[in-house]
Amino acid sequence: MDDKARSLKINKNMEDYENNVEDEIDLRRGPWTVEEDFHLISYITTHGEGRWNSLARCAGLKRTGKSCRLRWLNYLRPDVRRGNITLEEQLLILELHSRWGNRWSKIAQYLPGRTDNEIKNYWRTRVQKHAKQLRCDVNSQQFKDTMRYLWMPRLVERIQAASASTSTTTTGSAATSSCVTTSSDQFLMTPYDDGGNNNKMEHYGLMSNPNGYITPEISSLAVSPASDFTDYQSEVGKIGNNYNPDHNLVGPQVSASQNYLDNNSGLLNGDLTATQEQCYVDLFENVSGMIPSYSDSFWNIGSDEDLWLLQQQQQQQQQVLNN
DNA sequence: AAGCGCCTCAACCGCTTCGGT
DNA sequence: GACCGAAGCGGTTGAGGCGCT
Repeated sequence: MDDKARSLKINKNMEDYENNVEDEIDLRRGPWTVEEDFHLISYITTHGEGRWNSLARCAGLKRTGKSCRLRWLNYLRPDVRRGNITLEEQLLILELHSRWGNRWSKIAQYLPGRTDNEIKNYWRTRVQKHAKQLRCDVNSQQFKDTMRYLWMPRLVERIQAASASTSTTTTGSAATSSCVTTSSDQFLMTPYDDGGNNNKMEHYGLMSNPNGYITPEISSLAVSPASDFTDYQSEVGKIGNNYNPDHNLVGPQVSASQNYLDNNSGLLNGDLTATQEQCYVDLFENVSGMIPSYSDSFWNIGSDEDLWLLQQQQQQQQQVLNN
């Protein structure tokens, strides 16, 4: 038996032992009662969190330390935000997931008040559902590109629309259009102090072209390594060429994207710099303050119309491949 | 109204990582 | 450096809610 197998066996024995102990002292499992919540909250309020196993014992809770920790972090903590994931949060989740994959706790760090569990659940229930509907794997390049070049721009569009709607409503003028131009876009024009000339949205990964369309210029950021740029171009060709102008989406300007990649190669690998992290925080705070939070299906890009469009595009691509 | 299927999310499980000794 | 317990993390499960027939 090698060391690893021996270690696993020891761990297994430990688990069996712990389970037996748990059975002996009649540990509770399943949903928490109001009384248990009250005990946990009052104990933590007095003594603070940490040392969860002893905390569980001292608080008189017939729960494992793990269970107490989870209950506190995911539900009872005062700063936990309840309610639907907002548009801007959805956008952040998409972007950060494209960067880090299933690093839920890391993603959660950039969404104040949201737990890794909540984000994980959100991803599994909403995103994977739509990947399934599109009949593609959630980890496939096709799905990632669909997110990058269609859904994320779409989300930004809707965030801007919500923003424009809010601002025009407050000034008393009509707010009816869902097509947002950048000239009046407060969000896009917000200066971003990163020592460079980027504004927040540009840094974040989305740009507008002179026609007012949202282009996914930089939404490729930090996703495809620079060495995959050839693939990137071909994927862009496939997807971008299928964009329906009626939906205010255009294909990426490859040369500009190349410039972006050249200028931001540091973004393509590894973790965020402090400045980039601050950018996310700023972005979140900025849009959170400006845009009314409202719930919607999926990313709010998941309308039947959008889904139909995506499916049509898939069919066209499949036909091209078949021919 | 009842039955059914789907969806959501709180909670659990198992493994890995961290930190103290 | 090895060991061990605690904490953290990501995957999975299942109860309950909801909508549809």
